[in-house]
Amino acid sequence: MARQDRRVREFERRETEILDAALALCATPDFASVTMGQIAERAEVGKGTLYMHFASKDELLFRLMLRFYRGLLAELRTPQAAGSPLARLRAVIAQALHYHEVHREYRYVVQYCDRIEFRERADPAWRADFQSLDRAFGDWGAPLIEAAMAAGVIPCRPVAEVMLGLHACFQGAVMMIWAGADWSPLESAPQAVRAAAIRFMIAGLVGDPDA
Amino acid sequence: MARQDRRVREFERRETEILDAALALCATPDFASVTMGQIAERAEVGKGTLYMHFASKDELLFRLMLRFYRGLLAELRTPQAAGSPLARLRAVIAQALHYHEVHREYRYVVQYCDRIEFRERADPAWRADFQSLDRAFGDWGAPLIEAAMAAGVIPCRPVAEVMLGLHACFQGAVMMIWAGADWSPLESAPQAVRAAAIRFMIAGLVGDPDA
DNA sequence: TCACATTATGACCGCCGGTCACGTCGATTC
DNA sequence: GAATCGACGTGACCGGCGGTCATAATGTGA
Repeated sequence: MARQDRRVREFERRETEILDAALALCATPDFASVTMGQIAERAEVGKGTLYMHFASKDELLFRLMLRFYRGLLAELRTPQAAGSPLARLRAVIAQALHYHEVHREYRYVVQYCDRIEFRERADPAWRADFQSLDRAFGDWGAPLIEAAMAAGVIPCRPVAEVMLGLHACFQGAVMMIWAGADWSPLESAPQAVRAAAIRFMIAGLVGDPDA
Repeated sequence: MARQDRRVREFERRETEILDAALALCATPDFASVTMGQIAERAEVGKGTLYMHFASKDELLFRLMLRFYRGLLAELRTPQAAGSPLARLRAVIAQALHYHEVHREYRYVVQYCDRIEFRERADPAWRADFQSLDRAFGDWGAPLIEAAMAAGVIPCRPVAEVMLGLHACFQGAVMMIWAGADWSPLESAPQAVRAAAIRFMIAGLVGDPDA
């Protein structure tokens, strides 16, 4: 039924509107004090309606986080210009960091959902989402590392070990970029942080871990 | 007055008891649902008493975080066995990561207080505390890097850049260690994560960032 | 036109962080 | 040692939050 489809579409469109409203509100520093009532008001729906779409406030925020990471994954998966393995790695890291800079409005929400305790008390379905996301990033990045190793540009060692180091460094860099210059250990613009982080990651790739 | 001093000491002792009680409660996964009432009950004081010592729940948690980082700083400042600059760096990094493993019970609180938004809405006095802490770590770590550079073990570049990379990598590694094996991208024990992170950081130090 | 199913709604509930008027008790003063 | 004082301890209380549910509204199929 076309009529039925329209209802479904409208339902989904409303969901997007709710997410957009929530994101807009959660982009401010007093993110912690954003209430479901405010989100409902901004999305121009009743508060109860929120709970038709999301079982809880946490689920709403979780969905926002998913939207962010899926967007990143989609962007990373668009075909890249070929080049040397190292150049490709550098480009990819830069692109991913840039994505975080551009979509800065997600920072509070994403950091909120990345908290250990959030993951630990998340229900099984979400944890599966988390894991499949992690896996997707892993499956996508590992070949790049392997290619660089095969080409002899970086020393041979377990890929998992390299990925872990890169991942840690990346996460830390994102925290700094999002934190803003006002408290960061170095008072640096995001671009400077990005550049330094990339250089450190490249060094970490090509350097000798047994030095 | 000795009598006066005793009152002061008892007041401080009570404060420690409150912090201990809060830490014990906040070490569980449902950290988010720990209430001031529960903390008061566990510390065997009235709820109002908490507010004699701490202006808000956030301040209480903030003080816990300070206790954690001051402990780390104190441990790092104890004299180290001398050695090659690189060996010293490696030892120091290992020690700091180890501290995070050992004091795992602080993980929820520390991560909570390290959130961007927490810092942004923190009152000026706390921000000063944050910054002096950052500065202390910086002032303490920079000479180690400079020594390694002077010795020619690692390529010359701005110290700030190296510190930033190390810091990012360190933060990320801590997140992984604290997150536990159940969701971590690699299902690794903390020791494995620590080892991999250290190797990556050493590689990042000695590697050529312009490769 | 009418029964029915689905979605939308906001008054309402339990609970939490934070407040405040009051009680307690040791110190100080004479 | 009685009176006074003031700093500290306390828990009943408040406003506001996340979440629920009985009811209204809306569109669907016969």
